[in-house]
Amino acid sequence: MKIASVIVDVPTSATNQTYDYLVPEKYHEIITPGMRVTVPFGPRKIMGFVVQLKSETHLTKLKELHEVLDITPVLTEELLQLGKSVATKTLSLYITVFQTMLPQVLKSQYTKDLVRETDEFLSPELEDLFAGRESVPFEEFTASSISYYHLQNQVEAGNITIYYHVKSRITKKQLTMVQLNVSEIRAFEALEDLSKQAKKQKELIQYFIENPEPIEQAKLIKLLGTSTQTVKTLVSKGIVKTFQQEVFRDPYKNQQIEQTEAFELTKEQSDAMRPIVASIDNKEDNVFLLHGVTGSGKTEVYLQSIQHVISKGQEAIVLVPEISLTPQMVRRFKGRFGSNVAVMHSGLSAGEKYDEWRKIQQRQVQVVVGARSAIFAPFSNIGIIIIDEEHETTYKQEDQPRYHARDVAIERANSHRCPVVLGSATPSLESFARAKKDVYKLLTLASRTNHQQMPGVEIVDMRKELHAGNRTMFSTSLMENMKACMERGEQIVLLLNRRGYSTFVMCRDCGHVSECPHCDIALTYHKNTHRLKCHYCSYEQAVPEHCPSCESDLIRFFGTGTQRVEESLAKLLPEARVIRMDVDTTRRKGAHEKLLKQFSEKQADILLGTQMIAKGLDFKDVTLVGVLSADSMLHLPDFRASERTFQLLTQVSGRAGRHELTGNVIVQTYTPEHYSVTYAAGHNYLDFYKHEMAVRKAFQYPPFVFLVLITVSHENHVRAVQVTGEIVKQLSEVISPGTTVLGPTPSTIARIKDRYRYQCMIKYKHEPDLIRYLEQIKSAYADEIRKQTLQLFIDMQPYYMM
DNA sequence: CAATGGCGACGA
DNA sequence: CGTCGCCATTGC
Repeated sequence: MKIASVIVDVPTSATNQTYDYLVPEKYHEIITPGMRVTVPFGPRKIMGFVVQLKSETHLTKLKELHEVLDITPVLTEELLQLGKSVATKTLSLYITVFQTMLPQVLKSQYTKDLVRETDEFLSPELEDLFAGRESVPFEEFTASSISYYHLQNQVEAGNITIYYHVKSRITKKQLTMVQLNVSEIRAFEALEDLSKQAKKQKELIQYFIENPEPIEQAKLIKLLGTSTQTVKTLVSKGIVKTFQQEVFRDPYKNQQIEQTEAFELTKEQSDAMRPIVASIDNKEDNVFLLHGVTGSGKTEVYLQSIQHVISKGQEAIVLVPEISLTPQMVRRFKGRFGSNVAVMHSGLSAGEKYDEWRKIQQRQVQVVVGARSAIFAPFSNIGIIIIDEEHETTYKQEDQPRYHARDVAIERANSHRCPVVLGSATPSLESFARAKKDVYKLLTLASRTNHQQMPGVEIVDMRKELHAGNRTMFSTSLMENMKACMERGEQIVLLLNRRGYSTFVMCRDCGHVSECPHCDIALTYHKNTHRLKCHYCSYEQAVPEHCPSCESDLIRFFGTGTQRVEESLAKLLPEARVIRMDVDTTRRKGAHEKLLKQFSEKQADILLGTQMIAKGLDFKDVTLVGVLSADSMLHLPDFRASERTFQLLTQVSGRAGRHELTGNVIVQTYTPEHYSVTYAAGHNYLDFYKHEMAVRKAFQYPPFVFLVLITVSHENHVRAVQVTGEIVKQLSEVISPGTTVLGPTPSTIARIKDRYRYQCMIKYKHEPDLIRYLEQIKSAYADEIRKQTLQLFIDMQPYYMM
């Protein structure tokens, strides 16, 4: 007896377990853990993942699984294990984790049909619905006004049955290929037999006599200047044949990428690389923190370490923050390893993602470069995992499963016995603290490869500007520098740190701010539609002409969006050509690359954007970087605000003068004395680290403690507080003395979509059974959660406290 | 998640 | 009683 344990595609805690099914005889030989199957589940048919095969079960009666969907498993044994562990550690469901490990197209779609089983007259309504057909898509029934009860009667009578289908959305790209269907001699004969007018057909046969190998139909037609009709005619005569061939979409095929050779490493670089290579060779799962200033050549260390891994026949995973943002990064990897690289990021279409994933699955590549989810690449012999810009918060997924790519990387490295390299110019405090404690091995690149000086950073106190009567968002110094820069024909990058700010609407008379009626948050103003929108629910309204509270018509738009900066630039510096990059201008696919390309080709003087322009951009003529409001995120209710400000400022100042020209950075701020601003200006990571660590210690924040954030949301305000209180109480009873449980506290946004939100924060150093306690809490409220009245979000090591 | 079966309500 | 909506339960 062969039995498959299956995790079914029903994302609820009640079904977060394996279900056993008998494997039909015909699948005995091929079925393997990690394959997708369809199984009967209650009255319907759904998809599931085989996690285990066994020969015994405690159950007396088993159903047979219906169908095996894959020929090769989509999840390796290691990934199945990993998925289990990620689900446990993040308090997520197994099925949710398995789904995030795979490209979206492998996710199933469910459809059902009504099938007629009798020729007898059903009922006027149903006859109408079938309209002479044998089967009808279920949606047509739903759309009709026929009652469910009525259908049920017919189903019970056996006149109609419901068929369930499970479809995966796979769309393999197919190409039509043409090939000779007869021997060469027969082809010559055919050439003779054809009438004189059939010139095109003759040419085609002639072509195949000279080139017997199959050719893409579209190419052939173009080559011979003929049409599909000619091919079709010859197919019908049996002389040639066509067939479909699967191709991989290559999102980078239109780009010419120059191949590069390994550079000679500096002494510092080879010193950093030596222990990495040793780890690879000795199969040690060390974690290295590569702390290298911007321009110190971290990437070359990555590339050569990967080269070493490849030469040993092993595979490499490289994570970058969000690579559609850094085409330069992709180019560097493709330039070195060519078609041996798969690229995975959110900018690709679903089909493209699937193709890249298959290149990995089928071992057509040894390297994957990708955003967060690429950490789940289905390699089986990983030799190195690299996480570039390791401090980036995008490595933590913000919805279920709330995993951190760094933790997953370390776990995978452990199974594959290979090193992890975390690279950054501004390591996260967590990582640097671990390096200091020798949990991670610290590698340092302190000097730039081109021996360029770090750019000079000027801090401008915007309060003084205001007192001096400058009411624009550009300080005198920034304005003068921009003008000078443009006169020299050099380029400027302007960064607007928009997080924490938004364009809201306020009445100048009474100070009334328009808020969302369903959420406790100000509405944001959208210029293109001239409407106010809520970023949390889909609510929107027109901009009021009069203040809703005092009837005044002095309504003003606050905040500094990129659009406003652009407008103001147009007034103050009309000769400047500006490229604006923000969510609005980069929504379209490929828009990023296009704008960046325009800027690098010097079609503009100024690149203006949000933090998305801070990363990895490398333009040789940029000599001035301006940060318009350095401290706008310092005031966020988030203990990492200083760290983020420091990281952003350091990164953006690294953008200036990376090549021959020396660079200049101007940072505008209302808090020039703040340590994250001054240390960033002095390119001084170590002192920032010391200062910030002292702050974290004083307030008991990571890396001195671990955090868990529990958010409770309920339609009823009182119940939300009550439940949060109960949770705090329950936890306080079981946790160890060193742990603190805080709450109930209203969430930063105390109401979203008419649901009240309260939170509880746990700070702990050592709490081995915490996951178990949290599971208990979840199950204690399972009933209420199922009814949707209560929602519980548990975030281990949260990055956003909202 | 989605099908179901039990239960109560409603109208003739 | 036939018909319908609601909701808790269940799935191998």
